[in-house]
Amino acid sequence: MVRTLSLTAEEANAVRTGMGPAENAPPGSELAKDDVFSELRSPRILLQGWAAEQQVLGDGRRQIFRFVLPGDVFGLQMTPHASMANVTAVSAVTHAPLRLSSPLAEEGGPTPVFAKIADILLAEFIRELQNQVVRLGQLSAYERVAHLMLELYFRLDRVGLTKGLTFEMPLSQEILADALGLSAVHTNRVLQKLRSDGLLEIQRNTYCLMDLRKLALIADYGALRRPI
Amino acid sequence: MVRTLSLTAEEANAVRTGMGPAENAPPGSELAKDDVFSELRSPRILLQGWAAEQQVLGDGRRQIFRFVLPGDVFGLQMTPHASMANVTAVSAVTHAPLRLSSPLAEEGGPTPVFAKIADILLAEFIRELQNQVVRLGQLSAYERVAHLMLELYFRLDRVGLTKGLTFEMPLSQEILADALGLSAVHTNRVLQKLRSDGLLEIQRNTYCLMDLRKLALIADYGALRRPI
DNA sequence: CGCCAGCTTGACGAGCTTCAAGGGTTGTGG
DNA sequence: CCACAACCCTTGAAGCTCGTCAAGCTGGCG
Repeated sequence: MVRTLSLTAEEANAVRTGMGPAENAPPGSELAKDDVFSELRSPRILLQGWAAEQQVLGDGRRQIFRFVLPGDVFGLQMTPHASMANVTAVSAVTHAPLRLSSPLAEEGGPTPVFAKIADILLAEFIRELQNQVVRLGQLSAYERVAHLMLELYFRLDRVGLTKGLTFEMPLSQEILADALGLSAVHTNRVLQKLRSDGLLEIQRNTYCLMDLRKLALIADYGALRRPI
Repeated sequence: MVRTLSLTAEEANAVRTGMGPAENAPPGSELAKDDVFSELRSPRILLQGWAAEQQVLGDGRRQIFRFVLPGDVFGLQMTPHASMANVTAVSAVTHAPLRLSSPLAEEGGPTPVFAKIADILLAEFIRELQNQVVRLGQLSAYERVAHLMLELYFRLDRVGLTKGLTFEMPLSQEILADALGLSAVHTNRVLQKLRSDGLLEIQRNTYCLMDLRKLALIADYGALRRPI
């Protein structure tokens, strides 16, 4: 039974040995694509910076499925024909290919330790997609922003990228809006409201969640919260 | 490389031999749950009727992630702690447990054929979740309904549950609304509009898509369409 | 210094929700 | 066989949330 998403020492080592050479990429560059003609690439791990899994519609509208944070794996679920989805850097990033099947067992499929890692990552990925569906389908703009802030906070906290209630978020409000299914203007107004309600402080790219309990209450985050 | 979601004869046979005894359940019954205290159950295959993967919020709001149609597997992605999500029958259903790892290789993990089936199902599942995110995040109510109708049509068509452009959909408008992130009243108005635009005909639970091309254009369905 | 991207604010309108009431259909009990 | 209840669909009216357009502002950078 998978109790937590953290890896054992053995698993962490497996990830380390499976990592290929790191690459840098500027904001806006496409890190992975997923359409009929692209070749199947190895999954990759994001080492620095933020990226976004997104889909662009025919008329230019963009929906971000999920933000990829440092330590996250992306491209794991890419399947031919899946959609016009892609993964794009939203800040300067460093990423590396990640072999999740053992080089020793090429034909025999993944070894148990790699299979378990892939399962853990996939479960996490699905959970985040489901959270996104609930946010977009049921929550008001105010609730939505609170909910996303909490998710980002806890995900960053798990990999040591918070300081107290504070974290760095290199996203413009326009990008935030594309993840939230809101206009940039309204996203801004909601952020103002959260600030005037004493729940959020923002300075440049530094966000501070002033009251996790109140935010979780607003966003009904309890039902979705992973174990801490 | 996975080119299509249809199974080979060998794979279809594997599914058949892995199926346990079928059970019936009335509308509204919970077929699978996914929370901290539930034991890990085997995935199941839906043989008849419709079900919905959903999550209920603290205040009673409900979001449906995805409809489970005959032939679909559910409970595959259920993970402890995942959320308060569950799978609920929306009509009378028949379902059966489905063993996706070979009984011959208990400790060795799944055999290749079972692993491939699980991969195919998982990829399909993720694609549908992503479609749902785009629908809820970017599409207007009118576009959203058109988009969902197309998805349901093509999924049903793949398992032989359409007659021409017509299919049976045992969903109340309220349930439809919970999948679309709309109120039941507005869902009704949008359906009226699609009818008066000559794109949809409804008689009881029988839906007929009068113009797939126009509907696909309205919903920007091309970018998401699976190969036919 | 001036430019550019991103943030902020106001005014207005469209899209959607809510409340409310009426009507059709199915199943149930007198 | 009819009356009634339960459920679902339908429609109107009113109001709120959010989007759009537009303008001004701010800070970083050449």
